[in-house]
Amino acid sequence: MATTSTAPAPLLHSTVLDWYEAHARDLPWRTPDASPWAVMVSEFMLQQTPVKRVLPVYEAWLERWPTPADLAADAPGEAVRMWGRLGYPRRALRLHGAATAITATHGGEVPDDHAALLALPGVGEYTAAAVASFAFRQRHVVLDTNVRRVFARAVTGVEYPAQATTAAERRTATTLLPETAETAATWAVGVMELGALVCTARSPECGACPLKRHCAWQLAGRPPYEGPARRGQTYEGTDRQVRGKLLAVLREAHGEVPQARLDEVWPEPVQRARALDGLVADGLVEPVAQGVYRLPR
DNA sequence: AAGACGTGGAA
DNA sequence: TTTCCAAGTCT
Repeated sequence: MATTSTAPAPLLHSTVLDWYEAHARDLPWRTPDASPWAVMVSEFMLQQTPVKRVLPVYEAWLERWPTPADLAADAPGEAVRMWGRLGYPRRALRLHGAATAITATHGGEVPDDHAALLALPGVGEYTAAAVASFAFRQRHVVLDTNVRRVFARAVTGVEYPAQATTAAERRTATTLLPETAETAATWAVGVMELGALVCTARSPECGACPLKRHCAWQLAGRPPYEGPARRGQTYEGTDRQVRGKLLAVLREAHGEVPQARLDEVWPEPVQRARALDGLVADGLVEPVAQGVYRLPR
């Protein structure tokens, strides 16, 4: 089953590559001196988190832990504390776990092999491909939310991609991937950047898009999204909110925290206890003694 | 395979 | 004010 036909791949390639060269943001993890570790740190932090909020934490993180071994030598709780308010603090724990694994089994060097990357905690399909592509200039399909949206529009002609990645999307991305590794790597980050800056979720700037004459969605008159409602998760009153409040107390208090301090953040005792138990189960919080907690050592 | 998992800024 | 969304991963 063919999708809407598009311009020949080489034309799309040069169109995106030229646009990227002219419009790419200067981000620290894209500079030539950014190490594979720096790229990996940025990828962990950028999971579900905007660039602007990542930047200051990224800088502080790499200054403190310039190599995986530096991080591995420190307590996981320090990683959680340094993570600050980036959100999804399990990522900090997993990044510490990845650093530990890299130090223990890869000689302290971030592996350049996709499978080895995928085996690290916190590294899924996207992050493995991103690190292999961006840090090691390999040829991989890099499918993140930006790329999926650009392809949904430009190739398939719909405003938004499906909720979960489909085989058809992988096929499209594979077909469009340039043959040469170096070109493929720049293409990957270029399509991502296009999705981040122009082909955005809310209000795309189609007038400024280099693909406007090729884009199936544009050519179809930008029909509105028709699929099932994309559920927005409520946050107020959830365990996630309580976990966030509890962990904020632990982060800001250097050292041990008595139960009473934690009890102040949420009035409902059952949910509060459940949230704290969850944090302990996740390894984000460590019970020291009866009614005393701290970040993990 | 649907749901859990933080946080804050923009519309 | 409410809703949506931001370079996902794990179970």
